[in-house]
Amino acid sequence: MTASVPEVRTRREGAAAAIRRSIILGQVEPGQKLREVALAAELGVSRPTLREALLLLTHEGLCEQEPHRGFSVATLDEQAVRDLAETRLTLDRLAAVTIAGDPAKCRELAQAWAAYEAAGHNPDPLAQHLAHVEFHRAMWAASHNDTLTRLWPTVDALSTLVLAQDQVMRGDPGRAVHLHGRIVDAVASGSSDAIEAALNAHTRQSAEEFIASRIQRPHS
Amino acid sequence: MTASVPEVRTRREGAAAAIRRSIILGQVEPGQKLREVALAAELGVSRPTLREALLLLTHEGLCEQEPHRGFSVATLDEQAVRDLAETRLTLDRLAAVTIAGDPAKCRELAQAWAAYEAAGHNPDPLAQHLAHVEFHRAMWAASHNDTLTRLWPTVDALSTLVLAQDQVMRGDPGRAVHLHGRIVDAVASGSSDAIEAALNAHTRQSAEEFIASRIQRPHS
DNA sequence: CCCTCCAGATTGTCAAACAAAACGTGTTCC
DNA sequence: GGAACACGTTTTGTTTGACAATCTGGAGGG
Repeated sequence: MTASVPEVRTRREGAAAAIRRSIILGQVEPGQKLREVALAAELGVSRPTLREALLLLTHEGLCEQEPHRGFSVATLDEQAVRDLAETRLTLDRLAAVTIAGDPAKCRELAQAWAAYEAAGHNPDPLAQHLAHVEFHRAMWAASHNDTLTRLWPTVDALSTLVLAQDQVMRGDPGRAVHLHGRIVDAVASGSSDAIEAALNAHTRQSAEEFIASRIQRPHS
Repeated sequence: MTASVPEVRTRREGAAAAIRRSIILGQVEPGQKLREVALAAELGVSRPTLREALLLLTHEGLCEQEPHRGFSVATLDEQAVRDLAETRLTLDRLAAVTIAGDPAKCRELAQAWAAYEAAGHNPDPLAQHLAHVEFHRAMWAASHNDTLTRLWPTVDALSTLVLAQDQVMRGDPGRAVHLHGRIVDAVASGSSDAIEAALNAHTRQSAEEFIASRIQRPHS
């Protein structure tokens, strides 16, 4: 499997990657303003280049922008987390069902799984995050659905926002890997019920646990 | 119902709207290069502003961009059209089922339908297109699913690319309105089977007819 | 035919400037 | 006390002009 590290070919992509990384690592908070002049100086790019990077992240969903009011790190409320879970469930199901019907696609998924299993226990939170996200991207890619490929950056960004805050999942990488193993087994079995159950455990239950953990520890 | 004409608050949004309009009306072809210097002059904006507009359209999916090679109007092959139909089916179903379970959401959909019925027979192709797209946007909005709202621009752009080429649908606005009426009736009935059948007729069958019409009249 | 080279075209980026909009603070009025 | 207004400051949105980097197309040679 080709490792799908996004190739940085422009300074705008590099700036976007740096900002994305700081969001993943929690170095900036949801809702935090991102000041163009200071951030451009900090990243060593010109302001128009930074704007292009921030617009990229905004179109994906990691940042939010209002005309004349600037950019900020995106926020997701409880209902938005549930909406993401429901929508992911339906799109993950489409991907999984498409893969289950095709042996070549199943092999691609198995390769993605092997890579995740190898990388998912890494103690570095950034590496864990990237391995997790890469597994899902590879699963969608294995379905060879053009539209899913196009929708992936948005779903990736929303998932990233949740995962960056999700201490439950982050504190137990073994559990995360196990949940994803169940998905792979279900797809390989070809059973719609098994796929549904595995995706449900992965997506809907994880979202509810995340929401519950935030209620116990309100942020502000 | 508030008419959801996107408010143009920045010159970048205005430039993007003008380019979007020329794509809808077929004034530019799929695959056609969009030259920054000429296009900026034509639209009366500076080049960085045009770039921001083009990046917006690229993130949505109406345009494609490769570093150092510039922007072009996006293209969709047959498989991509089918992938869009399948993905739309699954997301439309999610929206429809969410709406069917909630009377307030059903009322919102009925309002969207009334607006489309009033506007959908307009002989102006741009008005038809906008009415069609607005109905779908309003249907997703009626589901109040945050993630669907975020995914909408991409699905809108892909659907726009297909509709801009779809002479079958464009040549028969009455049929298009009828298909959408079936969706509304199915949602109001609350029957999953009826929803599935109506969405299938709308989405999968229309995609196959479109693909068939292109095979009969190859573009080049 | 294929390969190499190069001039021209185009894109990516930067710096500086300025207009427009928003923000924060202080003052006045009810 | 709260609301409205004025004003200075900060920030964003955009333009202009320049230049470096990359790509493209055509010419020439083997």
